[in-house]
Amino acid sequence: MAMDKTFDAKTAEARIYEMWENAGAFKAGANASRDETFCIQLPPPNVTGHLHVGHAFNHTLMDILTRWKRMQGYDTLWQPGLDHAGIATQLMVEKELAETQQPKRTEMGREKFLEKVWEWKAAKGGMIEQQARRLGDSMDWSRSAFTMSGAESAPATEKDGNFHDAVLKVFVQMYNDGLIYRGKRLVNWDPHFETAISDLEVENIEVDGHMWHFKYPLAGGETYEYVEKDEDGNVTLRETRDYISIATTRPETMLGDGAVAVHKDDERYAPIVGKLCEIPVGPKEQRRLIPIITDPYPDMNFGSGAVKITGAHDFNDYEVAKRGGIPMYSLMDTKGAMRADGAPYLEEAEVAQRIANGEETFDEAMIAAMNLVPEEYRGLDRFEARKKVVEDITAEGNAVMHDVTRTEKDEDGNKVEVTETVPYVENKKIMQPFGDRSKVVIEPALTDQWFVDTSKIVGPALEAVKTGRTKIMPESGEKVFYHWLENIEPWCISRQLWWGHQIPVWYGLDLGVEDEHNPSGDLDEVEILGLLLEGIVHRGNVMHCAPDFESVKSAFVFDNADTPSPISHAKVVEVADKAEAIERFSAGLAAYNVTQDPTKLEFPVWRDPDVLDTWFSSGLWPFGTLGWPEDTPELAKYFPGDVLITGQDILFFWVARMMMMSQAVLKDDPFHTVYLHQLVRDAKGEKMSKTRGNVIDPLDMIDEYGADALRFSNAQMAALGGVLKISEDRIKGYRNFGTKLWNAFGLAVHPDYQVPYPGDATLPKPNTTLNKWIIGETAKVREEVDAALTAYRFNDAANALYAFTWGKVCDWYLEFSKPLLKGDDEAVKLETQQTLRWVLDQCLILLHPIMPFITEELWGLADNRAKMLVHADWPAYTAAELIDADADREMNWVIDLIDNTRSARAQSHVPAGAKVPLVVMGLDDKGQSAWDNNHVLIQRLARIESLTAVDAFPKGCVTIPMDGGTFGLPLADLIDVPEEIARLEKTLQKLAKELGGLRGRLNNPKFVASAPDEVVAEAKENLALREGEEAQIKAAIARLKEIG
RNA sequence: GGGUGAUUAGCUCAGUUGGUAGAGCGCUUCCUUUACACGGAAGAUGUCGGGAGUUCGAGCCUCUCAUCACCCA
Repeated sequence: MAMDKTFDAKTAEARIYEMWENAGAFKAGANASRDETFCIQLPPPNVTGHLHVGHAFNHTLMDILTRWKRMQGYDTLWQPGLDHAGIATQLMVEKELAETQQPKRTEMGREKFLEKVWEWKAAKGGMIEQQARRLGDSMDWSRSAFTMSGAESAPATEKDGNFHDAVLKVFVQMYNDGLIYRGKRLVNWDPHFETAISDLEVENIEVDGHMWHFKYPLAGGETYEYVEKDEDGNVTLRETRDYISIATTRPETMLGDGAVAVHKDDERYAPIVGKLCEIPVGPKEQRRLIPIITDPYPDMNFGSGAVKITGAHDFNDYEVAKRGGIPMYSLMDTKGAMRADGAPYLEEAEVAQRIANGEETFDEAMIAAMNLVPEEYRGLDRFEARKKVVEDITAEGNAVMHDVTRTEKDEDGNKVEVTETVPYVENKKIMQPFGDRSKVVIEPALTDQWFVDTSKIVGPALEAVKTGRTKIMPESGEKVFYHWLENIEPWCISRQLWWGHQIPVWYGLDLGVEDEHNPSGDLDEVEILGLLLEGIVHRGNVMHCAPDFESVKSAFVFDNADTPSPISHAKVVEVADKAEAIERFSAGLAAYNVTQDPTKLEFPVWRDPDVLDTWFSSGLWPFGTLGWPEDTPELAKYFPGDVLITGQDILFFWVARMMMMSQAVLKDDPFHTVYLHQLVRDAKGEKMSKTRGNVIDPLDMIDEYGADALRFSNAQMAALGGVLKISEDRIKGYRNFGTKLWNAFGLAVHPDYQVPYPGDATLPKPNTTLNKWIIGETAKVREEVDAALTAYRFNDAANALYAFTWGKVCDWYLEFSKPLLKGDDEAVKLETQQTLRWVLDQCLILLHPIMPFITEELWGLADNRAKMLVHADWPAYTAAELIDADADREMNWVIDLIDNTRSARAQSHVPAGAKVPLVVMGLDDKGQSAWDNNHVLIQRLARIESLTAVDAFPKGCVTIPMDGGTFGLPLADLIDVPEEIARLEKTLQKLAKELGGLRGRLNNPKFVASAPDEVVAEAKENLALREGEEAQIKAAIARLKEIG
């Protein structure tokens, strides 16, 4: 077998991956030799997604665990799949439609648009699955799941799957259990995508903003004494005011104010609480007056202490408005422009005034329909409206003014001070919410949405972590988890999108014909006309939830059984929306009216147009991927899974939701361990971003250095809870490590050594110290790796293997074995060949989970293998079995002697290539035997010509202190005496420091009394060794000084 | 404002019940020695952010200050 100079990752990786995949090496249960299962659910990437460094990182960890367990014979499944990613995908397709001059989404309609999305998915979706293969991911691709599989809109060409069934089933179940409800609430509204988004999809960013100060005049020109006091109660300002001063960062929302709130303890405003003030904007003839109320929310020390309350446009105000029964007027449309619908402002304002005066009652629906935007602002974008509101108020003199003095140069160039009275506008940093995808300012909006009553299902998830059933790593994640779940908000699950699982709820017209008003149960002509005239439009809807239209029909039929005949017999039909329903219903009634034929009557129902939040479906991932709600063997076998590995940023987005949903649906935890990692950053620790230009593409790294190098780097930086900084230098370093391993095999196949490689190596029983020693070292590292991986300490596993492979096997074992392999002792030669082969095989096996490609390639170099490396048996030998303590001690002594000799040589400027004689003084039996056993190796690696035992060192001898004897290099006149003295004294200084510490401790009676025995014993032993060394060096210095 | 984490060699980071500091990269010197220059050999570098405390002993535990990062208001 001949080898190339280096591993050619570029061509080999694709070839090897294909080999694995074709052999079905990653299929669920492949290589299983025991019943225990090991299952990891891949956090499903967006169908639009590409492999970035974060994926590359956590995929590496998942793959390491999966490959490791598979080699151990577990029944293993790494479940892949894709998330349909509502907003991201819809956006992507809309963008493409625009670029290719196709009709817009709204122009082509829902059905056609969904076709386009599926087409896009088939053509361009799921790129990441190909990219993941390049990383070496050992997922069972045949099981790849999709969170929209089985949807009504899915074309026949799509792969089978029933995720949609799972989603609808869970929705219906939770709806029936009262865990899901519909309601009008303030939600984060994205004016770009025109949909509600979750608060987790909002980024709060500090931006430069303004705080305007306006006067809200008191109704009827009333006045009051406005008094300000300092901390000691001294009056600092007293004036008569006919207004209340309001500070706001969002003047355009003034139009929707329902009240002004002050703190109940705020003495400044006590005289005017309960009175009305005027919103100083809009047509003069109908200025709205709103009450001044008290509420705990206003901060007396912030701004003027008075807060305008716009319940429909601010989360804090919303709470105040709810508490105070203040109407919440919506001002904007779905695009964030000022509303242009509804009645003229004057009419609306009049109604609003009657409400404010307490002359008229109101309900939610009525308030929602009202548009309090004056005509001159209607249709304006919210930011334009803001500008205009500020201008208008300022022009009318209702802005709070202050004096600003600045220095200017007059015509002659002299500096003069100019004082102006200008509106008081503070420039300040404000936190503004932005959509994490759209990047536009999020508008709190009062809309009808569906919610999961999370507080009702959070219990078991919390308990899972509290009782330790589910462990979050690192532990700090648990605190964060508790904090969030204990303060959980209702989860808004509806999205105003088309791409997603459409909510399985149908609405029908509320006929509401009550029995007492119609005791006969018959609907006569007058009543039919009444239904029409009364305007079904203004009546509410009835709704039912079921997985599909057929199942929901019966619910409506049942409802209508109470209605008078012949309506009770009306056929339930599905229509697009309420408008069409009214039309169809009216038409049916009219036809019945003419023909008296009850079959003409139809009861039209329409489906909720909204879709479910993507995270609702991904919350079902742990069991939806396994075939639930079908009762599949995979579900029985692989649920619950074992460990979830994901970025800590989606602990709430996803992890908590999977835990809640699994418990809500299957009454079980989805996994026992959650491994959270931080964001992967660049080498400087900065977030990667396109604008910064510091994005590292993992595929570039794979192209350049190979997947194994990237994977090793990922494993190496995976310290629990650590900051992840990806560095190209490091990746390069691990590429070099791969080459080192490659070349280790190069030695075995080298013509000088010709280690035969017939097939799988078996554990040899050698006689030589060297071979015994390396077998023990191998057992040690196997234990280290298993312990590290068991504890999810990937960095420890990687580092242990690096140190073993390079630092032990390559640096020492291979070098030592060379003379034996070329020697004349056939028995030694044979056992060394066997041991070498075995050790190299162990390197491949143990490294395979981290570096699968190069190890599989090297594995294939042997003539005859039982299995591919991907399915090779993971070893179970222990250090206790395989370590030979004598061999261990002896080899460490040998290595020490070589190290010390080399060091002495280098520092004495002995030419690197020169072979020199070695002398020794007072060598004890152990030392002698160690020398005798290993002198060939020592002489070769330390470039020693011969060893001579002497009673006294010759003149000019470099000293090498060792446990069991003092060695020396007789360099005669070559030696620079002062330099050698300096070298020894330096060593002595270091030694003195150590000795000081050791003696200090041992002389302290408290230490000896209170420290554990083994620590004391170790210190004593150490002290003895160091003292011996010190004596040797002191003697050496004395000798040199005599010469000098 | 609340929470979490960080601060260790020039750089990037490890350091698992407290026992006296490590790795990779980089740097300096030497070596084209028969697996490997993507290499080998040797070497230098740290009052472990500051201060205080507990302890025989603190990078590790407690308190405090400083700086930074992230998350949530």
